[in-house]
Parts: sequence; structure tokens; C-alpha cells
Amino acid sequence: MADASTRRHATIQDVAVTAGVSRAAVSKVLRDAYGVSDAMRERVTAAMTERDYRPRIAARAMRGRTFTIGIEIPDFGNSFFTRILDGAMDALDGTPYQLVIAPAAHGTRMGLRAIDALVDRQVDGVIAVSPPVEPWELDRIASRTPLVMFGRYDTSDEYDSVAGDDSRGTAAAMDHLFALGHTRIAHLTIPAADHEPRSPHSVRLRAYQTAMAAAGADEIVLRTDEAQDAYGAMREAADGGLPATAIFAAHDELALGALRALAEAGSSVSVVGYDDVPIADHPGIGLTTVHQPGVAMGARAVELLLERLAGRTGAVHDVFTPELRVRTSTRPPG
Amino acid sequence: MADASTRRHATIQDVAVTAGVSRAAVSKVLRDAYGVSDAMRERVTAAMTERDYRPRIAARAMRGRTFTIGIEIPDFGNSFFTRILDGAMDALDGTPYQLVIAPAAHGTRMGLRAIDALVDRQVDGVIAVSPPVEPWELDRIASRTPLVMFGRYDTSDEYDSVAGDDSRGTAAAMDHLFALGHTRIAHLTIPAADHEPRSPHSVRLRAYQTAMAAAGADEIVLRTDEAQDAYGAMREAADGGLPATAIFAAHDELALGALRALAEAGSSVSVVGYDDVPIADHPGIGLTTVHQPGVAMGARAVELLLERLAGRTGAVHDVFTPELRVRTSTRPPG
DNA sequence: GTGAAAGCGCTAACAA
DNA sequence: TTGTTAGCGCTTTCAC
Repeated sequence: MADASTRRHATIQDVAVTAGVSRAAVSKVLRDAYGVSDAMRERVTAAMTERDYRPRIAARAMRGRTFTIGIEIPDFGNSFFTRILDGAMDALDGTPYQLVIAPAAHGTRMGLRAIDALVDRQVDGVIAVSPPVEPWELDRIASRTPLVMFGRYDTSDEYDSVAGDDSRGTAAAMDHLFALGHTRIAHLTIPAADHEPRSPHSVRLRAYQTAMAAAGADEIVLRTDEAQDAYGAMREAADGGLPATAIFAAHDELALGALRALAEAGSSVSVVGYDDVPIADHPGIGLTTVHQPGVAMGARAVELLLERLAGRTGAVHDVFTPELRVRTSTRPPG
Repeated sequence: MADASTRRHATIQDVAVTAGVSRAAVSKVLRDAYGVSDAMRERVTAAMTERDYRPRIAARAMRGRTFTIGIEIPDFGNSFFTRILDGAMDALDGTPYQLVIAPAAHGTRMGLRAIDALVDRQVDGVIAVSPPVEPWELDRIASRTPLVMFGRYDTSDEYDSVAGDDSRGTAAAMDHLFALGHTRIAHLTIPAADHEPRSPHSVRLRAYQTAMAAAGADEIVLRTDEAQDAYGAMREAADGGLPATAIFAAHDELALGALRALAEAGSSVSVVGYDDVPIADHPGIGLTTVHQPGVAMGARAVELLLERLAGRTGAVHDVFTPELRVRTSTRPPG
């Protein structure tokens, strides 16, 4: 029956029978291993095509690699993260590795959950994007699976990392606002900025505080959970007479929420964001923001992983320099 | 040595030894299978905690399920797709299944590649989002792995599907433009709309043509590859004196690109999009668009998959009704 | 250059 | 109620 061949997934055994060789021979051809005659390679290849053979990754995983790279991503709503994915895909193009993404659900320990799910599936390497995870947990993971930490400041010997220079980016944003004449500048951030000293948001918060202190200005910190809430928080603030002429938001999604609230309230408060998501430079938005090269950073994370997989042992910690992009959302106060 | 226990991933065997029981007993506890005494369950659970045991998914895959659902996604730059993911995550919450996402690289057959990668990794079910794939290939895949097709119009007995009613959505958009007084309406779409009769874009194109014909108006179809190119195409069109007073874009990313070009050219051409991405209702954008309930649709796709995994056999094809959202990007001509 | 066979960690049928 | 055991498909020595 033609059916019989369709019914069950072909195994290496089926291919061996079809080609009239041993399973080991097929495996060798598959892995391009040493010691196969051209004649055999040809017959085996033909048999693989004929049987429509595809190796089962799980069986391979039992003996070694899966040719899979996993990325844990905290939030698809933030396009900065999806740019990272674009970069990662680019860098993986042409390699035998497949990218799989595990989204972290909302919640405190969910980043770890997603990383563990990846490790349980025996990915050959993991990229963890800004996971709110204790360093020792990452060390534990990295001791089994090559890991690149993205965006945070834990630099460990166990894993590589890619991050932006948030102090510098924040300083650039603040300098810009000061130069325009603002002194009453609020910082809109997420609650986690307080609890996680190594997170980018925490660094941005501290850099903001430093800048304000240096300027002899009083800090105004607004904390809100995520994008939509940023809107709510700003509405309240705007209605209640926000004692600020400018807002520095910890990331663009927050900034967009703020912009929305401000626009609706008819307020002319200036806003600066962070990341430079694609929509930021749309004429209708014109968000002044701190550009981070997300695509390049994502690609670099993958490169570091591939280097590890190729045998590098020492840890590498790369820092990318952000760059202020001035647009229409900032102007002199008043 | 404390090291010894840390060095190697604990297996079911290790747990069995620690608990002083057989491997089968551990496996039973793990699977919550019939015939385990409370005492045994307790000892085994304790041993699992002590050894920090985590089942290896690959080994499970060799015997059956992986508790993994895979989604193939064509483009992270389009936030409509990421809303689908949000819905899928919601629906999977509380189930034992883990979501993994395989991004399709740009290119013709890349959607299939990503789906195959998922199948090779033995996901228990796949959701394929708008893959430009021949129906017979999907049937082949569905014959091995439960599949839900998202967004396209191939309805097969082999798999379930979730789609929006694109004819209706398009009609709503066109009616709106006609009602405002537009007759010279251009359609901005992607080249694939011509080659793939079952894709949403193809349906929208035909519905546009039908509406124009019914109104006795000449059709103007602009084709452009993706978002940024939409911008370029519109710039050209605007500079060259676009013979249209309104544009119906096949999806919001195209519409945003058009809006950008139009704004820069100082043109007041109206624009309607499709999908209602989150940024569309931002005051700075105000994009009139056809809302599709992405989150609900993503959740439904997962539900259908879970039903299949639970044993349903007949195919289900769900169609969601889109809804026009009127904003500031459309107004009377002139 | 080629093949036989062990074994990766787990599940499930069967035996005790 | 608990334990024994046979594989799942693949890679990888080690003989031939």
C-alpha cells in the first residue's frame, strides 16, 4: 500500500533498509561523518528522499545535541524585544540551528519558568532576556546549558552577556532635557526598578536620580506596572496637576502610554522614552528616545552563544552604546 | 561530594534510588497514574525535591507526548501576530502544556520550514499562522500532528481553523469610505495577494475589487512588500500625484507606512487599515481600521488544539467577525 | 568502508 | 500496590 509508507514517520532504520545498508551508515551520512564512500552517500541520500526522512530531534537529544537555540522573552507587547528576535534570526540564518522562543507569562517567577522549560527541552543554548532571576539560579542553569544573559548587569564567569549602557543612555536623555531648560523632570518607571538592582530599569532609575541630584533638582518618581497602566497613571497625574514639565520614561511603551494620556489631557509636557521602538519616529508620534541597537544586540547574543558552542570558555560581556534620538516630543518648558 | 549531585542532571533512576523504590513507581507518581499509595507518593515527591529532579522532555518524546504546543509566526514586526500569542498564552495558562514559538524567516517556503522544525521536535500540536503553504502539505503535517490553521481559508477535514471574516471586514471599510464620499479609493496590499487565493490578503483584495465594481469605480491596486516599503511606495505615489482620495491598506503595518509617507508629503488622503494593532488608537495615529479580536482568536486556536488532543475528531472552522473602528485617519475627500 | 550493538531517560504493559 | 522489562530513534564506539 502506498499508505503504509505514509502512515508512520520514517526512521533511520527504514532508510537503511531502503538503501540496503546499516543504520550506522545512514547516521554517518546524516552527520557527514568520516568514512563513507561516495556511492554509499548517494544511495543513502536517495533513500532519505524517497522515504521522506526527517531525523527526530528527541532521539538525537538522547545522545547529544538538538540543534536548537532557545530565547526567553518577557513581553511581546514591547517591540524592542521583537527587534532582538529579528537580530537573533539573522545571526542564526545559515547555521544548522533552529530558534525557538519561550514567552514568559506575566508574574514574578515566570521568566525562570520559561528558561527551565527550554532547558528541559534540551536546547543547545539559551538566551535569557532581562529575566528577573537571581544570579545563582542563572549560574545553575549556565552550568548545564550555555547561556547568554541579555540586558541585565549580572556579569558572571558562567555565562556571557549583552547589555546597553543604561547609565550613559539615561545621562544623554537627562542632559537633553536640562539643555532644553527643564528642571522639574519626572521619571516614569516600573515597580521592579526598586527591587532588582541589576535590571536595566534600576540602573536607569539610579542614573536619573544622580542626574537630578547633580542638577540640584527634586526627584519625582512615578511607578506603574505596564504600558496601559502608564496611561492611567499619567491621566491621574495630569489631572492632579503634575508638578513636572518633562517626563523621562524607562521604556518606550511607557512613554507611548504617557504621550497618549498627555495628548488627551491637552498637556504639553515633554516626554523622552528609551529603546527607540519602530513606531517612535512615526510623524504622529515623534518620540524623543534613547536608541538601542536591538537587532545588532540580538545578533550579538546569538554569536556569543555559537562561540560557546564552538568551544570558547572565558566569559564575554558586551556593552552597546545607546544614542539619543531627538524628535518632537521634547521642547522647552512652558 | 556535594558536587556529585550537582554535576549531572538527576534522572528518574536517581530519584528511585533516593526514595528506595523502582523507576516505575517514580514514573507513576510523575504521571499521577493509578495505583500509588499515599506513602509512596510522599516519599517519591520528597526524593524528587531533594534531587531537584526535572523530567527530560526528549525521553518522554520517545514514548509519547512532549507537553509542548508550537506556534509558527511569520512576522514579529506586525503586532497583530503578537496579540495572537497573548491569547494563546492565556489559554494555555493552567494546562500542563508549554508554548514554544518558531519564527518563520523571510522567504517563500520559510513558513513550512518553521512548522517542520516544530514537528521534528515533536510538539503535541501546532498552530500555523497564515503560512503560505499548499493545502496538501498541511494535510500531510496534520496527519501526524494536530494542527490549527490560523487566518487562511483552507478548510480541511484534517485540521481545524480560525480566521476572520475578511470579506465582511473589507466591506465595512469600503462602505465607510464610500459613505464619507470617497470613490477614488486605492488598495495597498502585498504581492502575495495575487498568488495565494486562500490568504486573507487575497480575500481582502477581491472584496475590495467587488466593492469598487459595485460602486462603478475604477480599481487602483498598489503592491508593496512590507511595512517600510509601503512608505516608499506611498511617497512615490504621493509625489507623482496619487489618483486617489483614500487608501484601504491590507493590514495596519502597511497603513502606518502609508500614513507616514502621507504625513511627510503633507497629503490629506484618508487611510483605513486592517487588524487594529494597539498603536492604531493612539491619539497621534488615530488610524481607522478593521478590528480583529486577535487575543480571542489566539485563545480559540489553542482551545481547538486542546480539544483535539483530548480526542475530538471532526474538524472545526471558526470565523470571527471583524468590526470597523472609525478614527481620525478618515474624513471626507478634498 | 561498513556493520553490530550498547545505551541515552522515560513510559507502559505485564508480572509478582 | 509495587517492580521488572522492553523498547522509542538515534549516535557512537568497536569489530570486522
